Amino acid sequence: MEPPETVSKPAYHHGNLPDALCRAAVDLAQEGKLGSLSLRAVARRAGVSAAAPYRHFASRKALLATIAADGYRMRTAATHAALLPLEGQYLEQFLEAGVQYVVFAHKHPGHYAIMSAPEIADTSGYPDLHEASVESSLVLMQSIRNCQANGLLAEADAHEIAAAAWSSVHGLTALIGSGQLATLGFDLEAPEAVARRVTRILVSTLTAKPA
Amino acid sequence: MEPPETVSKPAYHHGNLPDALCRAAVDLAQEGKLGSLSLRAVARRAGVSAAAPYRHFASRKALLATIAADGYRMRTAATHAALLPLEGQYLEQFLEAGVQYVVFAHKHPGHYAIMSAPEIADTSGYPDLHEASVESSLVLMQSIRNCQANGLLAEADAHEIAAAAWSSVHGLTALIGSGQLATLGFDLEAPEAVARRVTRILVSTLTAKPA
DNA sequence: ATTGCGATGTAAGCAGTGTCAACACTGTGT
DNA sequence: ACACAGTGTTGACACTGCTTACATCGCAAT
Repeated sequence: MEPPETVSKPAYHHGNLPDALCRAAVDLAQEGKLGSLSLRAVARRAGVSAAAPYRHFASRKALLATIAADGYRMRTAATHAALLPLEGQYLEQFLEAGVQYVVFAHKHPGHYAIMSAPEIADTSGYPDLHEASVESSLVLMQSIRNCQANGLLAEADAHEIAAAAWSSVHGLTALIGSGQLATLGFDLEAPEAVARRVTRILVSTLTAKPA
Repeated sequence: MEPPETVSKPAYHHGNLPDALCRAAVDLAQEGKLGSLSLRAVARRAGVSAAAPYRHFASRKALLATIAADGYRMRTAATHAALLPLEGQYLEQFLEAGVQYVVFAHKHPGHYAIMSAPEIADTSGYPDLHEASVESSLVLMQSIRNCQANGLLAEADAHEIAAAAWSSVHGLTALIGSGQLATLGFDLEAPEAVARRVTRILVSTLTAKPA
C-alpha cells in the first residue's frame, strides 16, 4: 500500500494480488458493504477466483487487519505532516491533530469504516495492527503533553483532558460519518470546516480560566 | 419490553415469543455476537424453531429496530428520571444528561451494541425507531438550550456547542465500550465515575471565561 | 365438544461462504 | 532442457442462513 504507483514486484500472474485485494476491500467498505464483505466478495471485485485470496490472507479478519493497520499508518503520516509547519505552536498543533483525526475519516471512508469495525477493535493476534494503532494515538497524546508542559492547557488531570479530547474527536468523527450531525445544520460535505469549528470550541474553553 | 415482569398476554404456545426473541437478541448482542446475530441464532437462543420468528419480525433488521427503539425509550426515561431531582439546576442537568448517555451503555450493553449497529443508523422505514431516536436526542438538546437561555454556557454558537457536547459523550461512550480508554488508566468497571470526571471537564471549561 | 384461527413446528429449496484438494500456468535457477 | 516453487483456477463439499409451503397444536368462542 505504501508505494501505490511504484510496482515493487512485477509479480507472477495477477500483478500484486494482495494490494489489489486490499483496494477491492476498501472500495467495498466505502460503498457501505462492510457487512457483506467476505473473502469471496473481495475476490469477485478483484476479478480473481474465490480461493485465490486464501493464499495471501488467512481470513476476512486478517485482510481487514492489514487494511486497518495501513489506515492507521496513513493517518499518522498525514497528521505528522499537518503538524510539521506548526512547529512550536503547541496549541495549534493540538487543534490540528484533532482536525486531522476527523479529516482522515472523510478522505478515506473505506479505511475509516474498516478501522471502526468492532471486530478490529481487538488487536490481539495482529501485532502489526496493534503497533500501528498505538502509534497513531501517540500523536494526539504527545500534542497534549506538549501543551501541558508549556502551561497551555488548564491544570486538570492529564489523563482526563486526554480522554475528553480523544472522546470529542472520536465522537465527532462518528457523528459526521453516520450523518447524524446534519440534524444540527452542519454541512457534512465540508467536514474539515466542521471539525475546525467544533474542535476550536474545545480548545478555546480548555485554555480559558475558571470563572 | 416495558413490563418485563408483568406478562401482558399469556399467549398461546410459547408465552410472548416476541419479547423472548428480543431478550435473546439482547443477550447475544451483549455477548459480542452481533455480527453473527441471525434470526436463526435468535430462535435457537429462545428455544424455538428457525421459522418461528418470521411470524413476528419480517427480518433481522426489523428485530434490531424494535430492540433499538426500546433502548432509546429506556435511555430517554432513565435520563428524564435522573434530571428530575435537579430541577432548575440547568448546568447540573446538562452534566447529568451527558453522564446518563454513557451510563446507559454500561448498564445495557446489549441494547447499546444494537443501537450502535451501522444498519440501524438509517431509521427510514422504521418510524417507531426514528421517533424514539429523535426524542432521545431532544433531552440533551433541551438541556443545552436551558443552559444557554440562562446564560450558563459560553456565548459560542448554540449548534457548535451542541455538536461538541454530543460528540464528547458519544465518543466517550464508544471509547469506554471498546475498552480503548483503559489505555489512559481509567477503570472501565466504574464508567459512571469516569463519565462524571470527563464530562465535568467539558462542562467546567465551557462555563469558564476566556483568558 | 366442536370448530376456527392464530401460533408454532417441520421440511425443503435456494443462495452465499469457507475450505480443501487437484490441477495448470509462469517465471527462475540449474 | 528441466525441475521446481510460487501463484491462481476449478470443482466439490459442508455449513449456515433466508424463505416459503404445508402440517400441527392449542386456546377460545360457540
